[in-house]
Amino acid sequence: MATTADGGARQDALSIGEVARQTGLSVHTLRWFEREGLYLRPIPRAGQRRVFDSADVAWLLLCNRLRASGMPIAEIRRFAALVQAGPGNEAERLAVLEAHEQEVRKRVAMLMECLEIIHGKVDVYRRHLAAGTADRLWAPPFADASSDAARHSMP
Amino acid sequence: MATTADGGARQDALSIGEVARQTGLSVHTLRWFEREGLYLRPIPRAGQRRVFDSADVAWLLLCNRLRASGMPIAEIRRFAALVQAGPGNEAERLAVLEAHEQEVRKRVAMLMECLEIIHGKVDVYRRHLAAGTADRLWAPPFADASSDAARHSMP
DNA sequence: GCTTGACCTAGAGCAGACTCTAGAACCTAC
DNA sequence: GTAGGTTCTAGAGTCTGCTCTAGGTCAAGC
Repeated sequence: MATTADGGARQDALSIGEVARQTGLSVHTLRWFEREGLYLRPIPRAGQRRVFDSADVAWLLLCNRLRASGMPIAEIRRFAALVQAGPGNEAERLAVLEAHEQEVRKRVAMLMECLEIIHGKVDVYRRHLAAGTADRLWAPPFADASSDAARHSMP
Repeated sequence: MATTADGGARQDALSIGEVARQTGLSVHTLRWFEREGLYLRPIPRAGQRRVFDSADVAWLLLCNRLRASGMPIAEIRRFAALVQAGPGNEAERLAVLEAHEQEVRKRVAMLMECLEIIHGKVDVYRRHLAAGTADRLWAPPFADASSDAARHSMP
């Protein structure tokens, strides 16, 4: 990430627009992140303009993954606050990450269950369409009582 | 689903409270679903009270899976409208389900990618904690310029 | 006859995560 | 020196998906 061997973080000064391009986030969102306390450090200014560096970008890219995997903003803020608090709370940071990992694994498992059910439906529709019996999949809205056995073959 | 061999759907008359219990949805949500047009038929009334049946419950359980897997309410409404429109549009219904299935598969793939990254972080923290070098994972918030090489080992 | 509990409608309120607006400052290029 | 693009702050608005409130009806049990 750093272009120099050591201590050269401030060499890559990035404008908010540049960071937006590199992270896929809008400048609005980047400013909003600051208000929400999601950065790992107070973003410094040149005059009144924010000056980011590549470590900020790296963090934002990780944030994107955390958000995409469903971590609430409040949880990201908690993690960022731990980092800001400095060394000594690494076990807590780990706990946050582990908890999220477990969450995501649960979500994946749940989605797989859903997929099975959804794919089952897809399969039923495909077979009925192929067999030309698709019209028996669900009764029309105001089906009279004698025809509503069809209501029980489900969509 | 049906307790009788054919045409007996109306035998299981369920109150909104009963349906809430069977589906895990709140009565508020069940009424809101109606306003949103998510049912497969107009829910009939006895007086002014809704009378559900087991086919409604089966649909709601499927809805739960669709919602849990991220299908937007608008899409569920679209599907419900197709069913309400009666036989003849089964290919369209299939298309909706197939599109959703693909969406979910994509989401699962994305989550797996995220998982890898998150697990990588977890791993780093675990190893540093075990080695007693966790304090080098991230520089404190106001680290001076000479120490911010640490900023590049990422959280 | 009265209380209790389940139900009704219409509509307001809320949480989360952005997204945009207004009005102004600043920098760069021509 | 002025036009155009980027940035700034503070705050309002939006969208989704519920969730709750207010005020009322209705049936059953004591």
